[in-house]
Amino acid sequence: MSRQEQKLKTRQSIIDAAFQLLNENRTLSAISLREVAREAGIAPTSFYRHFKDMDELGLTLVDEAGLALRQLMRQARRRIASGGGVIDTSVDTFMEFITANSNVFRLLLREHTGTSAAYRLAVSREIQHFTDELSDYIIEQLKIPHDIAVLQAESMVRLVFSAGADALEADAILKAAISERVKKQLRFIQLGSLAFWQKWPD
Amino acid sequence: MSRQEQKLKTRQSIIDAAFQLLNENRTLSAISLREVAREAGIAPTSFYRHFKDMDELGLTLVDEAGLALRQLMRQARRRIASGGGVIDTSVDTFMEFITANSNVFRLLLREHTGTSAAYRLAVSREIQHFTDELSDYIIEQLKIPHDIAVLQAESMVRLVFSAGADALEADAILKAAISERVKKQLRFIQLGSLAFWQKWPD
DNA sequence: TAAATTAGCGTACAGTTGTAAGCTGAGTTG
DNA sequence: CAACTCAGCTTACAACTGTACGCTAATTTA
Repeated sequence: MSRQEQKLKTRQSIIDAAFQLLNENRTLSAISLREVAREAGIAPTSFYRHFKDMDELGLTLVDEAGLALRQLMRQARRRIASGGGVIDTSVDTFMEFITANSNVFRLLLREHTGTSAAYRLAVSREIQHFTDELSDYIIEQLKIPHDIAVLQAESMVRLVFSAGADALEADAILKAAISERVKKQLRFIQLGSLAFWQKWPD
Repeated sequence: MSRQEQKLKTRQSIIDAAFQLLNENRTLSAISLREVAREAGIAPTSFYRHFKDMDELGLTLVDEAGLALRQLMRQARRRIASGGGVIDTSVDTFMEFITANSNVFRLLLREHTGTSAAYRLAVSREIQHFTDELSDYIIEQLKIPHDIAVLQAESMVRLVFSAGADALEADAILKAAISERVKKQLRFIQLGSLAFWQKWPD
C-alpha cells in the first residue's frame, strides 16, 4: 500500500472513531483527542499527523454530515419527481435518514446549539442549504411569491428538524406517530401560507 | 446568621457560580466541580455539603430555569389579558425574556439536545408545560377542537424556541427582525389550522 | 455548660488530559 | 543504491480532574 493510501486510510479511521464515540451520547467537545486515538488504534501523538487539533476534526465531521444531508435532499427530490405527495415523501425520506444515519443527524443537532461558535455556524450553513432548496421548490412548483415561500420553507425545516430530534431516540412505532404528527403540522403551514397569499396578494 | 441561613446562601452562590460559567459558551457537562467551587469561593470538597455531584446541581439549574419559564408564561398571559394581539404579545414577551435571561434560555436550549438523558427529559417536560398552556388557550379562546389545537400549539412553541435560538446571539436590530419573521410564521400556522378545521370539521 | 453536629478546609492520590521531543522504519525520490 | 521524507511510535511532563480522609471551629442541642 502506498504511503498516501495508508495515510488516507488512517485519517478515515480517525473520522470513523470520532463518529463511533459520538454515537454514545457525547458532544464533540466532550470527546478527547486521546479517546479518538485509542478508538482509531493509533498513538495519541499520531493524531497530529492528520489534524491540527480536535477542532479541525470537528469541522471535518460537520462537513461530512452536511454532505450526507445534501445527498438526502437529492434523494427526496428524486422520490418526489417519481410521484407521491411532497410532504409525505419528504418527511418519510427524512425519517429514514435519521434512522439510518442517527449519529450524523445527532451531530448536527447537538452542534447546532452547541458550545463552539464555529460548529454552530457550520451547521447553520448546512441547514440553510436545506431551507433554500425547499423554498426554491415552493416558489417553482406552488407559484407562491418569494418572500412568503421563504418564511414557509424556514418554518417547515424547523418543524421537521425539531421532530427529528424527538424521533432520534424513539422506536419504530413512536417514529411513525411523530411522522404523522409533523406531516399534519406541515400541512397547516402550507394551507396557512396559501391562505395568507390569497388574502393579501401583493 | 444561623447555620441554615448560611448554608442556603452558600448553596445559592454555587448555583450563581454555575450560571456564571454557563454564560461563557459552555455546557453543564463541560464545567467541572472544581471550577464551580472556585467561582463560588469555596473549597472543592465543600461542594459535596450541598450537592451529591454535578448532575444533581445540573438538575437543580434546569428546575430553576423551568421556574423562570413558568413566570414568563404568567407574565405573557397577564399582558394578553390587558389587551394586545396574542401572537405579538407572546413573541415580544418571549424575546424580552431571552434577552434578560439569556443564560437561563441558553441552558434550556443546550440541555434540550444535550448529552444527558436526564437533563433532556427535564427540559422537555418544561417545554411541554409551555405547549400545554398554549393549547389550552387556543381551545378556550379560539374554539378550535382539541386535537388540532394541540398540533398548532406544538408547532408554535417549536418555531418560537427555534427563533429564540437565533435571537440568543443577535443584536437588538436582528432580534427585531427575527421577531417579525416568527410572528408571520405563527400567523401562517394559525391561518392554516383554522383553514384545516373549516375544511374538515369533525 | 457540656456534648453533638456540621459547613468548610487542607492534604493527598490516582487517573486523565494535551502536547513537546526525539526516534524508527518503511516508502519515495534522485 | 543512497539520501530523504514522514506516519507512527515511545517517553515525558505539567495541568487538571473527582473525591477520600480527617481536622477545625462554630452553631445547635440537651
